[in-house]
Amino acid sequence: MTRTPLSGVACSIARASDLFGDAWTALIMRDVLVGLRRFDELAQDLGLSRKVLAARLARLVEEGVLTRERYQDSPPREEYVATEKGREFYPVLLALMAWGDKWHAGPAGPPARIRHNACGHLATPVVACDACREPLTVADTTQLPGPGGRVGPGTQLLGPLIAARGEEVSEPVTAPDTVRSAPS
Amino acid sequence: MTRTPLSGVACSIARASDLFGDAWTALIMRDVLVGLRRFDELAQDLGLSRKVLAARLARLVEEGVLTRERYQDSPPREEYVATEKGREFYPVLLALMAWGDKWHAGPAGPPARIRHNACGHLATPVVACDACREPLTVADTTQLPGPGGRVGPGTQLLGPLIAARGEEVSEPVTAPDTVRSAPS
DNA sequence: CCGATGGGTTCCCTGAGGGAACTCACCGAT
DNA sequence: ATCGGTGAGTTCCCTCAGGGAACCCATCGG
Repeated sequence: MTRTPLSGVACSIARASDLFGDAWTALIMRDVLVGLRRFDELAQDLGLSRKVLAARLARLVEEGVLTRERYQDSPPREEYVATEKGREFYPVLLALMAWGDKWHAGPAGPPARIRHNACGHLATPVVACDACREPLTVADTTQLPGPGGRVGPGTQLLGPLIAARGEEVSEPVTAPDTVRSAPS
Repeated sequence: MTRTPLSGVACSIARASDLFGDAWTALIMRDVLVGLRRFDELAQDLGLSRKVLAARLARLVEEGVLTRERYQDSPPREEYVATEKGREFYPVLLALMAWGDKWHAGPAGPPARIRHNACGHLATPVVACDACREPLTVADTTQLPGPGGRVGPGTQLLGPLIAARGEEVSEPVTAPDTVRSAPS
């Protein structure tokens, strides 16, 4: 199927989906972030074919999300470790888990819990506004065009709609300085 | 490939990935949540084959994430609307978008911005602890086994690791009452 | 020398994804 | 009454990515 490449598309969700929009990749990241790092451990825990695991790991390393590191020399052994880019994917997994817990938990309740060590509570992750820390919902947010907007054909994901909104609300709102510049 | 079914696995991330672990589904949800609801609009905006779009939409309806509603009778026309389950997926998309913005934004910056209407700020979504509202990171959280834990073979995703942790910290922490029961 | 790890690679087979054409029901204009 | 257009899919064919399982190679422990 040659999986239409989404990496070129001007939408961060699309770019992220290009990598993680595959059932295994998210699960691999979860495992690695939680402490499973060796090839065989991953293969067994996930139950996916070793071929696909090798391919996914290679891709993740290539994308700078994981690194392959030697942890012993005598019989050479490698392990996969998350980079900062990889570690920062953890919140996305938490958001996904929270959704799954809420909408797909069996009668017994969620299969796993997250403890927030800083405050000691069992946490239900919420996606919040960095400015006011209130939860963000569809109803309470507006999508605006950003600086890296649509470029070229096949790229106008949401183009029309966002452009229309952009005219309605061309004034950049009260505090544009709140916006963080991406450190990348 | 018969895509190993993950729905039976005792892990909410796996269950959610079973649905959204496909490059298109997340993008379809984004479009629907943001206002594109008609078949052709979606097909054109996303640039995916109509066949796959039809399949994905059917799946999403079946899963109760979208509903198919008639918005006009004369020539019968249908549109896809997000249910509450679907609307609650929005935060996951925001988390994904924030990650993409940070790690994959081109030199021009992020392609889109989110305004939080309640506080008026352009928001950078953060995944926070519902109790203290501080951001959650891998380093500052611990995964514990939950009530709906591993059941049956092929299900022990993270089984060993989490079980081991469970012994280290068998005491359920300070405030177990903070835990919300899944409304499902 | 034997067998067991760890970490992959190779082979074959199926079926999901892409592309594009076809269908059907209705409408509005000529 | 026919022509063309639109929304919403369906059908067909073809290729290639995923699953399964076997194979490979280096190194160690006994």
